[in-house]
Amino acid sequence: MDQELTASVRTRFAPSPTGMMHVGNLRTALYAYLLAKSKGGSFILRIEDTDRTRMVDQAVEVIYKTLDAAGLKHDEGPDVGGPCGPYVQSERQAAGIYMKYAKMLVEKGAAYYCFCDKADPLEESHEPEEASFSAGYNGHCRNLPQEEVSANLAAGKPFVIRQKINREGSTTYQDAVFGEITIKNDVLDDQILIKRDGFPTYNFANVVDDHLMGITHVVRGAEYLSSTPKYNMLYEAFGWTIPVYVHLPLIMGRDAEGNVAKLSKRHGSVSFENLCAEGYLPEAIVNYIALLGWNPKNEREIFSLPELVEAFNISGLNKASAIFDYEKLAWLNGEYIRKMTPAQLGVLIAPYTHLQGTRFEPVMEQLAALLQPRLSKLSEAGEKLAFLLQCPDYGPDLFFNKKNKVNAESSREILSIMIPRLSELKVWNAATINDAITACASERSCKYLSVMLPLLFAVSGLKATPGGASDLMALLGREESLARLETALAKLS
RNA sequence: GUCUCCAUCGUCUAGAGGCCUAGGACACCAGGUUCUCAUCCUGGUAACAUGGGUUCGAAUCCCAUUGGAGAUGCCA
Repeated sequence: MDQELTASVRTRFAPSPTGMMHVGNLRTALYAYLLAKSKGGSFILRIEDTDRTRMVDQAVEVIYKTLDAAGLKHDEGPDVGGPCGPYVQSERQAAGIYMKYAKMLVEKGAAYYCFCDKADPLEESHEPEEASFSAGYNGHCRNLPQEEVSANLAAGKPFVIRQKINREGSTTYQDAVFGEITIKNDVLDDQILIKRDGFPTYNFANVVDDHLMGITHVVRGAEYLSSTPKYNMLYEAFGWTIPVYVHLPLIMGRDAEGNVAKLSKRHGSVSFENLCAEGYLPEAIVNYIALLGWNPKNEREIFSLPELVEAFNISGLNKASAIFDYEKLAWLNGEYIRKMTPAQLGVLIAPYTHLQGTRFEPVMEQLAALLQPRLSKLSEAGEKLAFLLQCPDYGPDLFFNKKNKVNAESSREILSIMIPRLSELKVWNAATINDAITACASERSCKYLSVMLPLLFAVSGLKATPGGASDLMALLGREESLARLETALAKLS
């Protein structure tokens, strides 16, 4: 029971290659990783491709890429090898591993061959063969005479292998997060271990592989809480040690109507790749999901992966499910963006700016510096910088700011004064431009903003911009800036 | 339907009987700094689902109710 005494912790992440990586799955991987690493143990990757109908091309690559981007380096797995291979269940199936153990179970009387057809009316029947069958399969083949089984097998009749559940009493187990869980055995059904196609089900492959791979802590979603007794019966039938269970609270999403449900597509981007494509940084995503269901027992919120490893503890795991909050993710992402250097940010925003190949590409770092405090995700860089290439269309009403007494009339006046002055500047940079603005304001005994705002509006065509008038004019250059000021003056006259 | 689990601000959470007139963060609101906007700084609004117990004392323990989620697949 005392995990501290466990010689070497081994956890695994066992995804199915069915497409993109859901953040819920990624969080499971993260916690499995953190648990192992915080104890100096091993983190194993196992591919669970036993459902051939759900296989998606390239999905295994997606898994590798995602784990890599998230920084969750596995110690053993299909691509890096290890002592417990193969790490792909279809390969293990081909090696006959699951069938071997299933037959062992049949011999022990803990499983049986079932010849019922998928659509067999007997299976559909609500009249169970045994009175105690309250759920699932009706038990038709549960006690088939040995001769009949042999005859069917000899005749090559298709079969599945089912677990023979002892329906008496109840099963109690200890979960590291949820504590003691007790389930009445009569609600457990004779689940299928080996499918008609010879592949194992998750329920069986998991137990066999977790044991064979020496997994000490099974980290998985809370949806397995009620089926865990079935796994324990398997472990017991084999005489294997039951691992420590670490069931995780589910991650929920809120849809447009405000209903809470398991996080899914309709709640927005929920795959790691989509989130990244939208401009959330992998480090921020990892940091955010780490806090969804776990807390460090203090008020700290920003953690790098190594810091998470350092701080992680099972006791910080929560029981209640959590709702994925894009706003908080965005805030955290902004924090990460602000921590970078402008040069680093420049590289990251470049693809989003539509400025590559333009005269602005060489000043990407400057642009990044301006954007840095204004970005919550990289994808926002595009819209925020669009005005550089083309000044948005606007009307005279853009020139209005009550507090600083800016209106169309005052703006026309300011522009007509400032255009000649600016065009006479010997040196065109933010400092000289700013000096010109300051000088004008002091001459007129008016506020700096009364002069600056009309210029800002004229040069950007926007009410809110990622920089002040002098910054933007410096970026746009003398020619373009003056042209925009002239255009504005014309519109106001 | 049956079974299991869960339940503190709108959201993520702290809280393991007195430290709680319940703390932090996001969001929101107000003020300040600022070359607009943003960043940054200050402050504010906002929660123990309900009802019973147990106890000198309960957000914390027990029971019930209600609400939510999950399971009930030859999916994982």
